[in-house]
Amino acid sequence: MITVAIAEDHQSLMDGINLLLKYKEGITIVGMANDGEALLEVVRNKRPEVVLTDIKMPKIDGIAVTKLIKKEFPETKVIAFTMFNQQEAITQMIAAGASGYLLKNSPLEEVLNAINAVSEGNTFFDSAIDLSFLNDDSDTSSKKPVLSKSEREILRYIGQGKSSSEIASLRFTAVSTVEKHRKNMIHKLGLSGKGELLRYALDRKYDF
Amino acid sequence: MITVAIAEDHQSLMDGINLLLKYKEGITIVGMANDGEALLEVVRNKRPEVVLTDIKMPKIDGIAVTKLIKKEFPETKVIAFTMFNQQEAITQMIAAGASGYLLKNSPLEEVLNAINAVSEGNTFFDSAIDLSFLNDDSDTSSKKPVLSKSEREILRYIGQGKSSSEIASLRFTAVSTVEKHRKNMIHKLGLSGKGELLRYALDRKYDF
DNA sequence: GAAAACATACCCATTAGGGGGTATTTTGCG
DNA sequence: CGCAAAATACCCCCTAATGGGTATGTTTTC
Repeated sequence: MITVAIAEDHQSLMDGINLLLKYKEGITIVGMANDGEALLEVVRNKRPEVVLTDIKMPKIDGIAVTKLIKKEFPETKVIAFTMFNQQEAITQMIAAGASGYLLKNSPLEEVLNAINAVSEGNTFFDSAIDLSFLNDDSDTSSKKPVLSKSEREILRYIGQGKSSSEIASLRFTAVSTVEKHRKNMIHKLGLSGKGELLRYALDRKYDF
Repeated sequence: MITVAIAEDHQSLMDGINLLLKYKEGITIVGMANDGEALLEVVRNKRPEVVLTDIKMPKIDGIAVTKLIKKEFPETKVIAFTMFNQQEAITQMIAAGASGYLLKNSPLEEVLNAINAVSEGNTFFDSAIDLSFLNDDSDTSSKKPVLSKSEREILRYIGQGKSSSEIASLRFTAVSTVEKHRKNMIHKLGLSGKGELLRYALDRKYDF
C-alpha cells in the first residue's frame, strides 16, 4: 500500500488525480493540499511515502517545499507535477531532492507510473523531457547560479515592481548599491536598454 | 444525451475530465483537442451540443475559437474552463458567445453542473466569479475594449521591448505621439510609475 | 594565505519614460 | 451633419534607470 500526498492549486486537476487513483489497488491518497504550506502540514501529519507536488503554488512553491520535506523526511519520495519543462526548473527540483518529474501536458496515467516507480526506489522522468543537459557535468546538483544571492533577491523585488530606492530601503543599503547590483546583473545577463531587467525578471518563471 | 467536445492543452486535466464524465449518464464526449485549431475541426466533424474550452491554448486561443464556433454553429453552447478570473477575460469570452465560465480552481464536479445547465439553455458561471461588473451597463456584449486600436498596437510593441522611438519608426509617427498614447493608456489603466506599462503589457494574458 | 567573487558606496553622464498639459486634425457613430 | 473619441504633435518638468567608471571591505574558494 503506497501512501500519497498531493499538492496542486487547481482543484479541478486535483479532483482528476483523485478519480484516477481512487480505484487503484495499492495506492491510498492520505492528504491533499492547495498550497505548499498546507502540503508541509499534511506530510508532517500523515507521513506519506510519496508526495506529488506542483511547482507554481501559493505560499511556498514546490521547490522550496520539496527541500523542506526531504530535509525532515529524507525517505519520502517527491514527484514534481508541473507545466514547466525548462531546464532550470527540472534542475532545481532535482537539486531539491525530487525523484520524479512529470509534465501536465502528459496523460494522467503517467502519475500512476511515476508513483509506482519512485516507491520502488527508482527515479521517473516524463518521456517528453530532454534530460541531456543533466549529463553535461557530474556536479549538476552543486552548479552555481549565474546570479548571486543578493542579485537574485533584488531581481525578485524588481519583478514585484519595486524601484531601486524601495529595494534599498528593504535591504538597508544605499540606492547606489542596488543600482550597482542592477548593472552587474545587466552585464552578466547580457542585457541592454531600459526596462530589459524588469522584462527579464518578469520573463523568468521562478526565482532561483 | 448531451454531446460534448473538450479543448484543453494539458492532457492530464483532459484525462481527469474524461474520468469524471465517462460514467455519467446522459453525457458523451465526442471529441477532444489540445489546441484551438483542432477544436474547430472536432466541432465541424462531430457537431457537439456543448464545447468546453480553455482560453490559453496553442494555435487559436479560446476566445477566438469561441467566436468562430458561434458564428458557424450558433446553437452550440460554449463553456470556458480556465485559470483566468479577470474581468477582461470573462467579458471577452461572454462577448465571443460563451454561455458558461468555469475556473480551474474549482472542483471538477462543476464541469458536470455547467454542461447540464447550458444544455438546458441556461448560463452557468463559477460561484467564485464576481459578476457585478456585468451589471454596469446593459450592452456588455457590444462593449468596446478599454484601449483603442492604436493603443493596443503600441502596447504590443512595448511588450516586445520596443522603445518609444522604435515604435514611432514602426508606425511612421512622431515619438511624442507614441508617448502620448502611453500616457493615455497609463491613465486609462490606472497605472503609475516607471515600468508599470511594460509590466502590464507582459502581465496581460491576451492581446485584445 | 592569496585570489576571486561578492557587497557596498560613491563619482559622472545620458535619456527614456512618466507626470502635467494644450491644440489641431481625423475618424467613427448616431 | 454634429459630436465625441481617437490620433497626432507639441510644450514643460522631473527622475529612475542605464551606461561608464573607481574604490574599499567582506566573504568565499582554492
